[in-house]
Amino acid sequence: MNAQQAPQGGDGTIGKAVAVLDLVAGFRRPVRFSELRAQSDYPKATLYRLVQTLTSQGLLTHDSERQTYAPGLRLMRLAHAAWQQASLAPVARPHLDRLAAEICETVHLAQLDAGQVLYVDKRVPEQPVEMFSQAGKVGPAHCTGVGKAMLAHLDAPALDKAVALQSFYRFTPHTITDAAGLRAELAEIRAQGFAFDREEHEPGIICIAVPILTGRGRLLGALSVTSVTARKSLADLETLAPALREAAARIARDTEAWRFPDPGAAREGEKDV
Amino acid sequence: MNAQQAPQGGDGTIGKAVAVLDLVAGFRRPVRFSELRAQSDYPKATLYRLVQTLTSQGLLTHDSERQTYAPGLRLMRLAHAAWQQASLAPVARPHLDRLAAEICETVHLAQLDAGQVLYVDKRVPEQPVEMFSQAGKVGPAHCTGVGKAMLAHLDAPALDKAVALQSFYRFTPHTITDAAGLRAELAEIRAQGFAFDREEHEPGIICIAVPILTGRGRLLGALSVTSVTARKSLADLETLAPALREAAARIARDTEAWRFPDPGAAREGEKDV
DNA sequence: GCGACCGTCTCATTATTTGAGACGAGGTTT
DNA sequence: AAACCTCGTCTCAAATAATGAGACGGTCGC
Repeated sequence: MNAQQAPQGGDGTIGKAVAVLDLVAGFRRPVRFSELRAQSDYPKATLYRLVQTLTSQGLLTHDSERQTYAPGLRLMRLAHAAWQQASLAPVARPHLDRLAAEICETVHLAQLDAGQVLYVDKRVPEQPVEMFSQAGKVGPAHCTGVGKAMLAHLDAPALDKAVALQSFYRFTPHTITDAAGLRAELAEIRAQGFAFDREEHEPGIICIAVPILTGRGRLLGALSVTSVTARKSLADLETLAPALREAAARIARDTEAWRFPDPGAAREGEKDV
Repeated sequence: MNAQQAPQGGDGTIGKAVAVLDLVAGFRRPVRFSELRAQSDYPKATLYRLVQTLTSQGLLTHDSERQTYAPGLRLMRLAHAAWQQASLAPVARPHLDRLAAEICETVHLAQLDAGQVLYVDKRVPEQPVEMFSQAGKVGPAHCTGVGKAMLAHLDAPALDKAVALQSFYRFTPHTITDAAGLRAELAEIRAQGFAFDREEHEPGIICIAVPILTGRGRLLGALSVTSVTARKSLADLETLAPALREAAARIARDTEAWRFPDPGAAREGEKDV
């Protein structure tokens, strides 16, 4: 399959292009060409052409006055398709709504992407939502409830890969900072069926998370309820576990049903806007 | 039926890869390899390797049981960066909130991408939002308020390009279906400073839109208020024009201020989630 | 068991990417 | 002002990576 795992970068021209895309996205602001150059191993001309091609494809935008590059809007249309087709969010929406209304705390829906937590949807009580500002966001897996809940239900090879991708950055005094500790925690999570975040990512923030699994145990994503220590204890959160588990089960069921429509019902013209 | 948009490859390997990405996204559902093959001019092996590379990069996902491909989650993280950096949405958010609260109708924020309208944010009164389900969505420019408002403020070469990209599909009896008609309409829009959608996209749906322009007249995007004929008339909508214009001006001002921060501030660590 | 289809893979050919360096336009320093 | 940078852009021979006809083995339907 994949020929040889280059330390980074990846396969062929496309891999390089995506690496550049990531590089640009990694800066939180429009970047100059020279800044990219400083961060990249590619020679000047190569990087230049790469950036130019990406710009011409709309994956990057180039502010010609300011001479800066930023991720392009075309990514948003593609991401919209990804959100629709590859994420749990469309299917999970009603269940998230219900859950958020029932419990009155923040609810997250996440999936695993390259060893990281990718949030695909979110509900904040009484606060109108913020679209892309939350969906698409990524976070660490080793210190979040959804992250650990998902890692706990990977099979061995996938888990090894994912663990190797963790930064183990210490966000708070409670953060688990090594692979052994994480694996121990994951075993416990697997045993009890849910994961806590004990202020491991942010001080004062705790959460309980459950995995979303198919009937045959394949990992789809995770669901969490977040609160603050001032308002709730871990024991409080634990009482929510049944509700979470049920919502997760419903999401899994709907996903499986939705992903395998009877072959009769295919191609329908859908409306836009 | 599904996307036919044959951008005929474009430049180099990257162009082909993006074309495949678009092709996959164009189907509204996971697709088999053979389906892609039927829609693509690339020979079997070429398409195969392309798809495989994209999958290995996470831009596509491959459901190995079902043997289908779908856009990958990695697109969402990239799009999140695009949303943050290249779209007006983060800056416009408070203004959209205010506008939506003031007027009690649906508000759209859009930008132009490849001649199409790309919605980057939206407010629906009293309805919690839906994240990616709306942002990232694309629509036609020739028959929407935001589309026409933006086209009207392009310079000649950009306008020519954009007009050439229109499908001029007749959505309703009121849709403008040819370039000449559209250009006439655009002249009028330019003169009066706002655009109507007179049930041109969907029967019963009308809207008023204004462009968002920089101080020097460069087009940034557009802002619209949508309603239904049962509730409001075009004349009603026209009374909202001043409020819209002011919101647009504020968004433009904030955008210009935000895009040119004093050079003192470099890389700062930001919080996640 | 037969035939058709499908996804995967090979390998010589070819086209595309590569990258050191040239170049000119600003800006800054001396 | 002249000399000196730095930056973005572009060129061209060399080399690498993409190409695509066709082979291969599996699966499904009959």
